[in-house]
Amino acid sequence: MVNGCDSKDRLRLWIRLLRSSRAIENELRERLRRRFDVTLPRFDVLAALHRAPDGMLMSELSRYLMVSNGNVTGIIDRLEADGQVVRARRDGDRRTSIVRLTEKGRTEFEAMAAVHETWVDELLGDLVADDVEKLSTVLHDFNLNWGTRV
Amino acid sequence: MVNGCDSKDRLRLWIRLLRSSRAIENELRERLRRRFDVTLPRFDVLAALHRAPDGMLMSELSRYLMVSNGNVTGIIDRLEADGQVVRARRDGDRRTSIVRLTEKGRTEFEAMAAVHETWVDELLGDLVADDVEKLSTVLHDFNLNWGTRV
DNA sequence: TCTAAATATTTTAAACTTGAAATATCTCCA
DNA sequence: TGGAGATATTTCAAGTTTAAAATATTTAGA
Repeated sequence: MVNGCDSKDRLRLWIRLLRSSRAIENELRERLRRRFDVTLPRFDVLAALHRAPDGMLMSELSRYLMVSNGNVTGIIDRLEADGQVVRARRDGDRRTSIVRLTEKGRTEFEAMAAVHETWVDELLGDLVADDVEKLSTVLHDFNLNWGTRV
Repeated sequence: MVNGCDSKDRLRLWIRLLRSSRAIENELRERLRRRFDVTLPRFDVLAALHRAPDGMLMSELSRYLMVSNGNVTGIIDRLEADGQVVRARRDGDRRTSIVRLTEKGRTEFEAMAAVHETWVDELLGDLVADDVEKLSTVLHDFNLNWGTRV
């Protein structure tokens, strides 16, 4: 036992974290499908690309979203077929391509993102401000330290 | 804006919660595969059944794990083929069957669970005890209230 | 009793996901 | 310069996942 709490306490926290996360994720998945006919993985990829106006490499997407390379390939294939993203060749390295949102992809994502934000606000609505701040800070630190741990 | 924090703060919290959860889940998935050659979904099902010595209905597993019915069917099919669980008919309702761990399933799960707990302890190890307690409490309340919200 | 609605599970098709192998390209050093 | 190793991506097989439809059974009401 380290730190005044034991492994049972940490296991309990992990289970609760996972359950919160799954509950929210499932609800958002269903609402995205019903309202916008979009899957959660596609929404996640569009969100990542929206933060990067200059585009991202496939491997950057994979690392950022914490999913495998092969997974990203499949999702980008489908998004490209639907005209929401493009793969752009770049000179200098013929192994890679930069993936960017198209205008259509950007417009459609922004409409979804606005509603998505209100959903998250609603679903987390009964957390008091102090708890939001506290959790946010602790989890942010946790995420920053992650790389040094595994 | 409600509560002294706005929708951006809640969105940021949700993203951080999701990233923590994915990081931990991916690491545990990889360790379970390498060390025990078991997938995370199978481990999750075994864990649920271990908590329920009298067995669970398929629909109870589905609700508890927050995954679809059809998903549970597939995982139980494979676990049953490997002799770790059994479906027992019950008289009184021929639609349902009770799923239970076999002795083999129980023994194998307990070995994995012991190591799994040490991994979680390690991965959450740099959270201080006060934060573990605080997060655990807030997330527990959140989960309890979930049903009233969606 | 009969049967419509409810409940429990399985099946299905399509999408997602992983881990490993394959392919293509680049880098760097002997 | 040649080629070994590193890097980036795709392909592949197997498993997971969802949502919807299908099947089977039970429950409850006319």
